[in-house]
Parts: sequence; structure tokens; C-alpha cells
Amino acid sequence: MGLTRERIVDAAYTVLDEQGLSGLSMRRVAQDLDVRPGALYYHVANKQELLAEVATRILGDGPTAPDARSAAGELRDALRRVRDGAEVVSFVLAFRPEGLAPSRTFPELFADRLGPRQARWAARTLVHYVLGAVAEEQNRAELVRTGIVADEPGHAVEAEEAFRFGLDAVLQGLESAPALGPGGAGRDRGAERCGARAPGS
Amino acid sequence: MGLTRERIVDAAYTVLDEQGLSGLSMRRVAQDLDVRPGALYYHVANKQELLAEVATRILGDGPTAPDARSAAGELRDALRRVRDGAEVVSFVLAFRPEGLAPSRTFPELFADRLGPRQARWAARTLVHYVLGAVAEEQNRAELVRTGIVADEPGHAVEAEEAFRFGLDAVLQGLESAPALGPGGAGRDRGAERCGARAPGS
DNA sequence: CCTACCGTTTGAACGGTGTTCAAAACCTAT
DNA sequence: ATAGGTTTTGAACACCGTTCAAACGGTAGG
Repeated sequence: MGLTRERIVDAAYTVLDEQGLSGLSMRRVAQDLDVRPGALYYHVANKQELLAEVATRILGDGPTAPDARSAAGELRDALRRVRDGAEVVSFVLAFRPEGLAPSRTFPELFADRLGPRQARWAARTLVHYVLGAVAEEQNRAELVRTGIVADEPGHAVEAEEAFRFGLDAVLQGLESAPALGPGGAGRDRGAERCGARAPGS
Repeated sequence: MGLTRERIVDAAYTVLDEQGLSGLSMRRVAQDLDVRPGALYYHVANKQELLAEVATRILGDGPTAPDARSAAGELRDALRRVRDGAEVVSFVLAFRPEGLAPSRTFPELFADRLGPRQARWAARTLVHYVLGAVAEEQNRAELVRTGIVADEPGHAVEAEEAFRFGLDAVLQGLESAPALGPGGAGRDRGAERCGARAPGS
């Protein structure tokens, strides 16, 4: 019945999943709600705010896993659950940094081994990787949907392998690279601390 | 005098640098060339194609350095040279994969140590990191320009440090993680090969 | 019951976007 | 001078996000 901010976010999420980010317009959301576009602006300041709400819905409460690998997996799953999920989250992360779940929870995953600054950097590196990888995957899916590019079979498993490969590399690097020192001045060193891993895992 | 595809790309590049990606419209480009918008479409199929041309101009001939670290640095410099450079390249990379310089040249940087598939994966991981890092930096600059966020002094050096930190991690990981094996099944191993570095550097 | 009020929605517009296309203009070579 | 091909224009189409006075709807007070 009554229009609600939550109902609007619901509709936006549905439109996103059905039409993709390029098809997600205020007018389309309003149409899905049987309402004129102007009505949305009583409950939502602008499209950016609506997108931010959609992004937080995509991300949920953030990863519950205690280790970085599982957290990255959870993030990837969350992004893949909805069409163009990675692009939406990237977009929101761009103009609302520190406002989304990963920016808050991911640094904690490194807090036991790194200082707060480096933990933040490590988190951003990992989040950037996951976002980039999923965005690439979903962009490809979008091209396939449009028919611009053919759907090669076996591409899904290749994407899976590629993600694992890059994730392994990033995680491995995040375990050893910080040994380069607080300033990060030592350019070619760091291998000597290579055997030292986090207590957990 | 005569309108040329190259002159259009020039104008687009200039508009991009002066107005940012959000200010880069076909109408604005046409206006800068003292021409009506329709004229552009005789030389350029659509905006996407024009953006692709701008992206290749941003990237130049691709990195000339033989090692991954320098190549990543060159890529970063190229992206930072123009406003919103990372976002433009990311956008073009999304709907035209394999069409841009880094997709072709970066895998070669890993060809001596990895097979072709893994070299491609490693290249994508590295490119994703650089794109993500520069995009974040430039997005922040855009927010500062708009006045949405304050320009904290010392943020530039922090960005520099953060980039180095993540780059070190990714490169370090790309050197050791492949040792996990072709399938990438070994989850917690790889440290034993840690001392092995690339011949160069 | 009527009225005043307030939260909500409409209708219509504003200024912008990418893109198309017949017609006009221009240039060149015959 | 004329024909022909190449460019450019002008005008439109179908969208977009956003604003805002006016209308609507329900609810509390007199």
C-alpha cells in the first residue's frame, strides 16, 4: 500500500536483478511500484542514495568468517547473487568510501598481524581484487546476454580457477609482503620472512 | 578544418581532463569542436567506441618495462596522467576485453615463469589491482573537487604508501602462489617455494 | 459534521543525455 | 557548369534524474 523507503529499495533490487544496472532507472523503479517517479523523491534523496541502499542490501551484514580467505569467498558470493552486483558496490564504494560493510569489517581480518593502517591497506587490496574479478565475470555475462560475445562453454570453471589463482596470490602476498617493514621502503626484501604465517590456519 | 576521428578523440581527451568522465558528453565534445553533435557520428560509431579510443590513448603503447613492478608503475602513471583515467580504462576494459594494451602485454611479463593461462590470470590480477587502486585515488580526488569531502593534507603520500603496500603484496603473491600447483588445490602450502624469485630484479 | 492540518502523491515541466536521418552544404573531378 | 560523393546540419526521438506547485487522503479538533 503505502510507499516506503524499504519497498523502493526492494523494487530497485528486483529491477537490478532483472534488467541489470543499465536498466535500473528511477522511472523503471517507479513503474514497478505503480507510482509516478516524483513520489520516490519523498522517501529517497536521489539515485545515489538509493544505489547505496541497494549496495548495503547486496552486501548484507558483511562476512562472518574469521579468516580472510573465507571472507573473500563470502564477499564474492554476495556480489554474484545479483546481476551487476560488483559494479553497483564498486560504484557506491567510489562516492561513499568507509560507508559499506567491507570497509569496516575486512581490516579486522588483518588486525592481529598488521597495524591499523596496513590492515586497512591489506583489506582494500583484497576487496579491490574481489570486486575487480567479479565485475569482470559479470561484465562478460552481460556481453553474452547482449549477444556481443559468444558463450564459450567451460568459461565458468575457468573463471572459478582464475579467481582462486588470483585470490591465492593476493592472500599469500598479504601474508608475507608486510614484512617489508612499516615504511615499505625495502624494495626487494621480504622473502626472508616468508615462512612466518599467521597463527590461525 | 575537416573533422577527423583523431581530432574528435583529441577533443574528447581534453574534455575528459578538464571536466572529468561525468562531464564528457558527445554534445560537449561537439561544442569544443564547433560542430553539431550529429557530425561526430559520421566518424565514430557511438560513444563507447570513442571512449575506447580515448582509453587506448591513455594507455599509449603499453608498458615498456620488462618486469612486472615497473610495468605496474608505468600503468599507474599512465592512468594518473588524465582525470578519471582509471575509470575510463576500467569501463572500456569491461565491454572490450582483450582489446586494450595491458591485456596483451602484461601476460608476457609472467610468461617465463608461468604457463599461458596462469600468466593471463596473473596479469589480470595485477591489472585489477592497479586499476582499483588508481580508481579509488581518483574518485577521492573527484569528491574533493566537488567539496563533498575535505582534502586532508598528507593523503597523497598515504595513497602512495598504500599503493606500494598492495603492489608489493600482489607481486610477492604472484611470485609464490603459482607454486601451489596448476590446479591451485593446495590451500595452505606454497611457502616452501618462497625464496625462489624471478631471475630479473 | 465540518474543517484544518499534515504527510504523501501527482502532473508537468526543466535541462540534460545518446542517437538517428533526411536534407542541405561542401568539395572535387569531369 | 555540372554531376557525384563526402560531410555536416537541423530537427527530432526516446530516454534520463530531478524539482515543485498543486491536488489528494486521512486524521484529529472543534
